[in-house]
Amino acid sequence: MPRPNAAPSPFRSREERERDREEKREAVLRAAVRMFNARGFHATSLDDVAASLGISKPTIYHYLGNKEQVLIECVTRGLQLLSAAADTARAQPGDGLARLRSVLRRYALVMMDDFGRCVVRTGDEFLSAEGAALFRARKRAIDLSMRALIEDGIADGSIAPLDVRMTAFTLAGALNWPGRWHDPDGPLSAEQVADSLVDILISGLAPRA
Amino acid sequence: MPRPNAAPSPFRSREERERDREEKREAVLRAAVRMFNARGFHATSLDDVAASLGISKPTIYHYLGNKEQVLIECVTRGLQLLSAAADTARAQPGDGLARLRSVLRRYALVMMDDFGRCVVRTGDEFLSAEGAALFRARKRAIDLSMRALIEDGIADGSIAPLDVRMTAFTLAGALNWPGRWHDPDGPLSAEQVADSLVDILISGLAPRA
DNA sequence: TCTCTTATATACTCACGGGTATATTGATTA
DNA sequence: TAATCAATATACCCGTGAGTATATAAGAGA
Repeated sequence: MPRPNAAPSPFRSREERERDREEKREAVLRAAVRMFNARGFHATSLDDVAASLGISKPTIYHYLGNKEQVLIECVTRGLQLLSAAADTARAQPGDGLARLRSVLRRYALVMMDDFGRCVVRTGDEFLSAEGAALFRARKRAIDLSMRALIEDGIADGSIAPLDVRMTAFTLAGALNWPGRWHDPDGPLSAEQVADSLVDILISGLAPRA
Repeated sequence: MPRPNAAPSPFRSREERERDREEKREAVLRAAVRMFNARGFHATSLDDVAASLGISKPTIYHYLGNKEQVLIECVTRGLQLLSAAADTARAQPGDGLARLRSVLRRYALVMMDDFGRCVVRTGDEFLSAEGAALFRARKRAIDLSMRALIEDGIADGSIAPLDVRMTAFTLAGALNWPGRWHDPDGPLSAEQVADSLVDILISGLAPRA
């Protein structure tokens, strides 16, 4: 029986229990991704992750299938954030360059988030064949989305007529890199880094006349 | 007794034996770095490396101390190549931008070589505390060298007055990235990639008037 | 020729960590 | 109230792979 305006109570309804479960699952992923990022996937045991949450390993297996699935969920979340960054800016106003700028900024910000970081730090080597294939496919989709944006810009003249594929690689490299070195507790805020990175990529090193 | 003009003989002199030994050590490193790059450090056992050379694991231990030392030697070789790239171009003619361009090009090429690749693919997580410290110190030296070059260019007006630190990070990211994706057997030659990358970084995405 | 060193192999030890079998407790439902 | 299910723990199994003890064969030097 649903309890529309129920007072807070120690007795949980079905939906509440499902929400609890989801919350715990989420907590496991957050703890895991943090440790994966800090120590590396192979150097992190599920016992470690469990201990950091004050629980035991079988509890993790109660919420997630196995260690690889934990990683895949983390990476997938990161990739979803990246896709979202690429797609939302697609329908925005402005010329191609303006739209690309906005996408790059968001992309860079995601890369300095726990789940985003995880994407760069996870090589295909860590995944099983199927996992790696999925991973590659999703990354490819993001790459294509980026290329389309660059092509738009070239078409409307707001971006120089560059090699699209190489441009996408260049951008990806520069924007992924903060995932490796940026320290959220350091002096540079993620926003500063993102803005600075994007400006440099768009203007280039050579002085403009 | 030295044999100055010795004919080829199955009996090896002391120096020849030392050279042999060095050659074998080198072969182990080459085989190891290839497998590390292909499958990842943790996923590669020394038994695998040994098997790929038709030898057995204790033979590797005869030439190198332990698995981490194998990795450190590989990374060190990569870092030496990168340092060399940065330093040789230092004394070249031309303005700051021209010298930087030449350094970036070499740097990118190293990153598409076995040992260079290994540098990007090896996170600090793989190394012991001491190993990681050494690793970071050497990377820092390269970064500083890069920054100095950028400062030279800004001083002589050949490079726009950018934030030096962020510029160095941007360049590093874009130039390291090929170490992750470039396939030496693919359609794009390392030279093409390097040239293209450097051009894009120097001119930027926005059209020049 | 006898010994010492170098290069190599076989066969082992041992810790770590992924994954599981099973017990327990408390709440849910019939 | 009995039966069931969800959530969690303890205690285990077992494969993998780093690293080693030990044997052997061949060449170098005395």
